[in-house]
Amino acid sequence: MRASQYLIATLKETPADAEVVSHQLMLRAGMIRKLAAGLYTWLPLGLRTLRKVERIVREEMDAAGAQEVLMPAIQPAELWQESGRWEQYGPELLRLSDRHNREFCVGPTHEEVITDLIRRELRSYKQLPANFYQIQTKFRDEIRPRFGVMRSREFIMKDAYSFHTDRDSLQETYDRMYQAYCNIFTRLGLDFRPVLADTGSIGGSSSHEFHVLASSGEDDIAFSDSSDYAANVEMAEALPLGSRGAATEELRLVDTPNAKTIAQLVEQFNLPIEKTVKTLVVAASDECEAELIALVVRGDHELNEIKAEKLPQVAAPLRMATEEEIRRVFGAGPGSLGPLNLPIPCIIDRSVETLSDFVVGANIEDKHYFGLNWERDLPVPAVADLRNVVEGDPSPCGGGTLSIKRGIEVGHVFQLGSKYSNAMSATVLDENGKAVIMEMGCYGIGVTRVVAAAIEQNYDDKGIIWPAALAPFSVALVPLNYDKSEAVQAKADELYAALKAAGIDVLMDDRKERPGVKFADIELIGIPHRLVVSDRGLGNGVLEYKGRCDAESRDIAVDDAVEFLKQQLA
RNA sequence: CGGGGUGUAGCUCAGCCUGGUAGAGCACUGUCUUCGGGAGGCAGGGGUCGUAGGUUCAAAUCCUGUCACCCCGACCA
Repeated sequence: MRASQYLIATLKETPADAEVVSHQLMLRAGMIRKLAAGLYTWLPLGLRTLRKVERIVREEMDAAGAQEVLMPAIQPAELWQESGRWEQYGPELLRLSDRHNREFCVGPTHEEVITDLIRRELRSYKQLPANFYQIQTKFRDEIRPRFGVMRSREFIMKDAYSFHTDRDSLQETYDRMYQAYCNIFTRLGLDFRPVLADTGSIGGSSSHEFHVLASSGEDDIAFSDSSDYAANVEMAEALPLGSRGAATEELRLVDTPNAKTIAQLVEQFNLPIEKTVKTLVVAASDECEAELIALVVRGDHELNEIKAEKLPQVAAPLRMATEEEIRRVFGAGPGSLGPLNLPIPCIIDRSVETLSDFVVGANIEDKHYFGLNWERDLPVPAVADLRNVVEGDPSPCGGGTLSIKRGIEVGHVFQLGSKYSNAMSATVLDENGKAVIMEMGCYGIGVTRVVAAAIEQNYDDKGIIWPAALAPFSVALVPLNYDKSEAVQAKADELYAALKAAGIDVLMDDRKERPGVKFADIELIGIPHRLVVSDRGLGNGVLEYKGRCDAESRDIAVDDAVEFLKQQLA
């Protein structure tokens, strides 16, 4: 490609509303432009990278035995009503009506459509297992789209759905997809980890998210320092910590008029925060006799809402009690609650069970109990794992301790089971001629997000540093004085033709710009290899080569250039 | 949805408090000089100041409504 005939829409200044590096650099490098909140146009340069991701995904999906299809972006409401998601899905589902007033939605995902297709097309267990995928535009009406293409409303996703007669077959395909995903992200040159994930409301036995590690990520991932264990913090089990110490303090009621939060309490009374507890009140389930139930975690810990929601005594979905509810039941406000003299049932976190001489709200306005001890002052209530793990916790894998890093979720593999096939009666006949509900798996990759994630992981102060597989162009051929020097022009044209003939993606910067401008643009865009053609070099029979990350350039004999680049790209 | 902020040239922003002829840098057009790290000079083009209304002799500036965008939170899995 000749830069003079190509839209190089680079920006010197960083647009004001771009927060994260990938967003800033994608705008500055001229990869994308915003149309409206969460909607982006891909410019030629950005699209080249996007297509490279798609191609790798396609190759690996095909290699793993999946078949490509393309489903409509617009889907009829009936299918969603059949699965029950028309009601379940909130405003994130963009709904619309056609001229006949029939209801549709813009697909945020395609379980319904594929299940409908498969139940019509597949009759026999002999046709299974089968795995279908597509690369297609989705729409989720995010409340707050942000970070450019990282969390946009419209985005491109590779979604695959597999069908099986039994769980073993599902597990087999799941494992194959897991491996395919590892292959894909490895080929893309990303530092990624598969992590155990929550299966959410859908249930199912197994789920892994694939995260690209980057400090700007929106998810916290817990890693063991002694094994491969990695899990979304939502999922990681918080093991009990040590054992309870002996009581040494008297129980006493203390006035704490200005301590409404743990932070204030700790500061005003100079307490160690791990000797305090937070008492949170949530709606109880039908299994509970009371309407509300108290959940107690250590002052320095956070309640894990997913773990809490899974407890039989707790109402799902989790709902925090309102201040009025709390005052009605306790006669005290949320800042003064505690497990002693509690009018409702109570569940404490494992780490709370091991406390001694600790501080709790007294359930009396502006008062706390100091020096509380289990057994002596009150019986130990129900104990459960209620909190998010924190840095330094013991790893649930049995050895080592956890560290926590930020990740960007770029892929998710999921065993759906029979949720959709059951709701939509997707069956095949088995060996006995009996209709059986198919088991399903689903496997997604955020294609557009991968592009942003790759940048989050690979950039410097000059711009993007593309992994080889993602670079929009592999080589930048930069002739200096192209318009003036016949020698430069002739040699550059010759090299350009030769590189193209060798199948190399080359961008020749034949623009009438000063060298500094060209160099800056090439670096911003992140092209991995740069070859400069100049009168000065040609006089010595050399070209000047510089890799994107090299500190210095080096001279290459003119005649060796094409071969040299082939080697660099191999 | 709650809280905060911003809308002035393609981009980054000043001007608004204290009303009085709409600005700068970058980008763009022409031209001259320069020519290996985002050049300099000269000459240009480009803005109903988001939008609607109000106050006023006079509104980018003050007031009210409205729309859009951004940030924080909640929501969502």
